[in-house]
Amino acid sequence: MADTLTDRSQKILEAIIEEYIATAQPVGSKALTRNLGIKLSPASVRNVMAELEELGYLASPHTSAGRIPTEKGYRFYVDTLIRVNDLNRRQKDQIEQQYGKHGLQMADMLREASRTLSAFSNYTGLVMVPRLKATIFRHIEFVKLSPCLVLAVFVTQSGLVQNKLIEIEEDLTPRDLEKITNYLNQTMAGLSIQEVRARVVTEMAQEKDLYDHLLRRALALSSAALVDEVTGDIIIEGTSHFLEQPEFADLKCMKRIIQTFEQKSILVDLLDRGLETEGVQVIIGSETEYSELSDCSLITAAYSGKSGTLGTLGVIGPNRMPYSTIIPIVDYTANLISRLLDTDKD
Amino acid sequence: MADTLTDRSQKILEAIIEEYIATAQPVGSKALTRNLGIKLSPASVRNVMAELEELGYLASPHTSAGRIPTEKGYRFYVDTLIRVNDLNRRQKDQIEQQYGKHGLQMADMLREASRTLSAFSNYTGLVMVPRLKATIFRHIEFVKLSPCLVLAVFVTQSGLVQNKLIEIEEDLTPRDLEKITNYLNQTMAGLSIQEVRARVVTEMAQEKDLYDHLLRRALALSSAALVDEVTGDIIIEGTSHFLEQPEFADLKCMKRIIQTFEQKSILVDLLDRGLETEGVQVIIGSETEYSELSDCSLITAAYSGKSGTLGTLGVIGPNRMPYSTIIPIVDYTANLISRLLDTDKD
DNA sequence: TTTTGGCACTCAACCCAATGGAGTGCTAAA
DNA sequence: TTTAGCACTCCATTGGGTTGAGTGCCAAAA
Repeated sequence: MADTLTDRSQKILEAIIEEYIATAQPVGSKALTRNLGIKLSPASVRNVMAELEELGYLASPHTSAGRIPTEKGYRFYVDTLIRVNDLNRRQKDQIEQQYGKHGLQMADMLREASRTLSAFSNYTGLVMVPRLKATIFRHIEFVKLSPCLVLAVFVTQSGLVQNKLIEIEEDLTPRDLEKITNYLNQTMAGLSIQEVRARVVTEMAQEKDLYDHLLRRALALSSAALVDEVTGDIIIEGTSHFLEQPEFADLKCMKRIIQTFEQKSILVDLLDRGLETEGVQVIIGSETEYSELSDCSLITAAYSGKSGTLGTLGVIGPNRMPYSTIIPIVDYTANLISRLLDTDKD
Repeated sequence: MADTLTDRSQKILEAIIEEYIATAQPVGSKALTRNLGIKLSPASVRNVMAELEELGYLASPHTSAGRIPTEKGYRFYVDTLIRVNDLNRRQKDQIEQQYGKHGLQMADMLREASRTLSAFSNYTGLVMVPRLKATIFRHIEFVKLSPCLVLAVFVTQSGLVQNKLIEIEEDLTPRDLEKITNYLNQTMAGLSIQEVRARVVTEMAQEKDLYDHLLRRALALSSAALVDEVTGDIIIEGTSHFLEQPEFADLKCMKRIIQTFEQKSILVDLLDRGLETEGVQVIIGSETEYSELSDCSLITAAYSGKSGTLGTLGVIGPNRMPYSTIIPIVDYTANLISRLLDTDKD
């Protein structure tokens, strides 16, 4: 089907999509021949447009308006037509600068990444915070808050700090805690959290009637400290850019989208999808499979530390997004973050 | 000036404000006599309204519309007319329930507070994260990430965990770090951060040519770990409620407000103002002294742990807010948080 | 066979005038 | 002092007319 498009049809489709992305107005045949590099008459263009509409790449809001791209149109554009320019040196430097001033801490870095994505794309930036299980154990520390309450502070290889309150039944002396801490730090260092968790489970099973009380407690504590987060967290920046989009002028629809953002879980799911994919991924409209976001598109890419993929980041906006300029921004940011996480601290 | 208002004028002003809060429509004399408990004729009401407008409590968008309250009107309403009903048992229970399911961790609790404020008020919830200097030192821990990079993890009395990356010049052995940790935890426990900081400074000055290397390093490390955050952090939830307000239907103005939220610094300043005030504080429109928020009002209250005031929380919305129902929600939430912080962990 | 000019047609957007109605201020009567 | 009555104002809504961008189709040109 898509293959049957002639060269000329593709050129016209591309021109229409780019014009529509730039203006947010339905494009007519005349505008195309006037401004863009189409050296055909409006009438010929009209024929092609009618054909493209027939095939589902374009749609017309009403008879006497121009055409706008359908999702299928955008998809074809992104898959085949698009010409992605790499960022030039200056742009790369500008993006990179944003991370210099900040402390080197991971959480700050991810927040900055989201901000930068938003600022450079003029849409909304998304960064998924690494899931615990994707990270590598570096250090754990227990701070006793009360006789039956212990705070576990937990540092991953890449410098992410997580903490968790644990209720315990039996009182542990600071001495006990120290021993437990030492034991865990020595045994578990360098393992991925998944491995640590697995190991704790098997050891606990093996040594059910463990006479070594301390070991048992150590395992119990670490098991409690490392329970998986039910749901990932996500950093959203630049929601206000949505208010600039003419397609969301309707407050009803606007509100639905912003609420979806606040709720986060849907975005978490969408970013999760990019975890296994190499390079930049584009999700267009109903491909999200959420009706709330049927008019939104995402451009995402995975980032990684030395332990492999940690999470994904990206940009969300209306379907009518300048994909060709945003894709390299997302791509570069993901690589930059990966680089920073890799070199910084170890 | 305000004192010259007769009883009757006040009743009418109150009725107008409450009607306007409920409907968002300018209130006319007829509507007042029909629906509300005013047993005067429209003509009499009109006289009073004209008088109230003269005095600056009301304004009319144009000649043939009803009246709407001015900021002065709202201020008088909040200061004198308002009847704040306490929450009933059921409402209190409902609010309290929100905190049960969650872990007991402070950060989660504050986030939940913001969510709850938003959900129960139908406006936007704000919670200021305690400033470091307002908290009490409980425990510090150093994790060595690389030869010249140390992660300081730092727990306050109330269970807030902060962490900070520190670059060091000289390599410290794990043994050194442990000693330093012990020293600091023993000397500083129970002091407020301000005190700790002061103490570190004086000690460092005193013992300039300290032969005890370790102590000097300890002080240097803790000094680096406890530098004040330049700017406080704030948790915002329920921004989408702003999209429901008819007064912000204009996208331009809407965008300005949401951008102000994203930037956070202005909100931090506004919440800061409530730190020294007892009870609930209301800031109306231009009282914020920020033109971006000249159509917004805040209802805030301070919350505290056992070490005294920790921060503030509240609700932000349009000037036309149902103050009488939101004030008790903010009040109760602040008290609840204070109670939870006080009892939970020590 | 493909392209193009011409032409009739469609339809949203815009403008404009007329209408209706809610609300006001004022005055005179109760 | 309160109220009924009345003239007046002005926004919001409605509906008709016009405009203009764009379309589809057909016949002529290339």
